[in-house]
Amino acid sequence: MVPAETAAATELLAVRAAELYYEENKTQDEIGAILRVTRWKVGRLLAQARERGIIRIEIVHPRARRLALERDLSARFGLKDAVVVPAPADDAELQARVSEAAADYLVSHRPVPRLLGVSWGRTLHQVAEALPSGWSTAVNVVQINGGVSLSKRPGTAAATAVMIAQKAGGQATLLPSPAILERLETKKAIEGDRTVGGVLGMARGASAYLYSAGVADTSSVHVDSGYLTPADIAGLVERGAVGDVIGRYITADGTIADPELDARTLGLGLEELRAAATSILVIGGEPKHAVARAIVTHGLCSVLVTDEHTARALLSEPGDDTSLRADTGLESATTASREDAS
Amino acid sequence: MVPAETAAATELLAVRAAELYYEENKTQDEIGAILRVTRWKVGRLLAQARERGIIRIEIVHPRARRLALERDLSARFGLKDAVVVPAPADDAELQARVSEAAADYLVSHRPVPRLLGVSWGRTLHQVAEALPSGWSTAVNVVQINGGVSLSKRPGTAAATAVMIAQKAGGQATLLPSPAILERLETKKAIEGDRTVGGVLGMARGASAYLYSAGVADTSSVHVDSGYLTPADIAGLVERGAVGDVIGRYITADGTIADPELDARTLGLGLEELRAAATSILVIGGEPKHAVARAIVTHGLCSVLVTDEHTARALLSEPGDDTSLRADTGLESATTASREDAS
DNA sequence: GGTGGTCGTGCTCATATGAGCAGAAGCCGG
DNA sequence: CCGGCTTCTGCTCATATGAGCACGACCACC
Repeated sequence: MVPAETAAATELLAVRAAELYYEENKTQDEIGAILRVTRWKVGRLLAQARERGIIRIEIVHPRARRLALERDLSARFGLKDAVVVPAPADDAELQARVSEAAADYLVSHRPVPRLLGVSWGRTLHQVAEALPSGWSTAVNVVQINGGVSLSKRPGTAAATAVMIAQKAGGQATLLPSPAILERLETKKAIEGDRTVGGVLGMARGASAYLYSAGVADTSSVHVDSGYLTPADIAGLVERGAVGDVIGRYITADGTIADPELDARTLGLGLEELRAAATSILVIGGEPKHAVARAIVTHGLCSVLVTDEHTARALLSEPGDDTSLRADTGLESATTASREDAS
Repeated sequence: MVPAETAAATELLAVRAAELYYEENKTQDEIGAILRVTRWKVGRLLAQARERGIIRIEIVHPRARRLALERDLSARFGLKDAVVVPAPADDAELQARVSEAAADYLVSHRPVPRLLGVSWGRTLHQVAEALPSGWSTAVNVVQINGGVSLSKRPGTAAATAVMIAQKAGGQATLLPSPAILERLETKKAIEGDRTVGGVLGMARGASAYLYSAGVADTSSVHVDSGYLTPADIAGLVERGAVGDVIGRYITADGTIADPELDARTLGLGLEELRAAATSILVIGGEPKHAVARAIVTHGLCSVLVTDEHTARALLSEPGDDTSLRADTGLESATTASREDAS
């Protein structure tokens, strides 16, 4: 035999084998006959072709998931579960797919939560809409952060919780309070109110939480709703805020950006969220990568539902911005994961 | 059972099964256990997913081929053989791949031709270069149409034939004549010359032909070489010429565009090419779709080596573009090439 | 309400495939 | 030229998979 460029020859053979196997669906035996090699060699050739990525198998379907990414995310961030959907180019479509996936997850999640704590926002509303009627039986729902009574489109927050409860044939308990109060005393007073206090107590006892997160910019629902001014947001950003989780603005290292503001924010606390057995974060889209990273790297969620771009962003090197802000010792205390430079 | 939206539910199940099978490579049994169906159902689900195109298997490799298209082409146009390569976005790259594929084909083609008739041009030169040294033993080569003595880069035509022969350890016989003569008498005289006549005779006896084709526009090698002026080309286009085959300009319906010019063109005739047992056309790229169609639909080649876009264009409805080209006249002729990524 | 047709199901069984192994074939430093 | 090394080859055998079949559910049309 000519000991010529065997490497290239083998590769070409592998390509031919792959074509015959996957496109012509011939049997490895037949391929062996055609390429004049034994069927075992054909098998090895195909294995090699798969390893070397010559053969690409892709599942093209809106409801497809990226299981490999899910596994990586779970491992890297110590999540109980992760759902990653393929990202369409269109952002609206992406949000819809992520929301759908969250609804699917909720439907099939076991054990079924007795009481589900929910936040509100555009994403959560989409999740609620994506849930099928009768998605569960007798799941009660409780709001975990202040509503959106000042909103131009009032009732969104309430509608979300109610819809989720209704579709499961359960009761919704709303939190009848603004999200952020102007004065600390007012907040304390409202918190002390029997009704509000009762709801908060109930929220603390929920067996699972479902929430999304907002970006720290002027497109936030908080600005839209009048709780914060663009100037407030600017101030928060200056303090390193990357976004809000159930109304509380956090920095990249997972801490409260502005404690004074946070004290006036009514609802479940970050620590309560962190301590929860099941806290499902639904988040997708490029602008939210930073918040998503902050939440996920600091153990604020136990289940993540997102798109593949976000997933990849989370898994890739945290990069410069994190190191800028997180050179305190705090990071190691709150981080459940370590970054390995692979 | 809830007789709910079973179609959608089945599809989703198929997607999940596909993920587990192809991405996680679990066994159908295991998948059955996970999805709570029998393993037979999993098999059926996967079959369905493949049918419905949910699973896309692709072979990504420069040397990959599109066997399905090859089969379709052979069937549709009664070819003895077809080679279709995937088309890269870059046109230069595409030409290279098609040429390589042609070289591969030549190497493995059986029976090995005793005498190979070749034309010349950019494509053929690339094929020659892509042939490995010692690609065969004792294959002699003969030029089948007039050379390019007037060329700015002289010797290309000769170099191509010589290189092919040399790499097979054979002899090259060149056709020492211009491609197109200015006067019919001159052509007849040269044709009558012992040497030239002998070579032509030899060319007629070749056991296989290898050639490409040019587009009827000013970028043609004929203009480059000075055999034709841009005005000549414009005239040809007006007569419906779509391109040239071994120097002879043909229309979309496979006939000689300008008999007077053709009479002055020296080399193998179209009928001789059509009658040949093996005539290998190497052609690729969007601008050449029209010529390719003309050649292939009128039996001028028995083997086609091309790219997948050209293949698809040939297989799709003949219709509009041909007629469009015919009446746009010069405009389409002078447009060197428009790359489109369809 | 019967009755034939179509569909989906779970099976048996033949076949295709991958794991694992023993021997052959290069490959190299003595 | 030789032993030790890795790499490749062709095999045996267990397992995974698809074809084909019989049965039951469902449906439409009498």
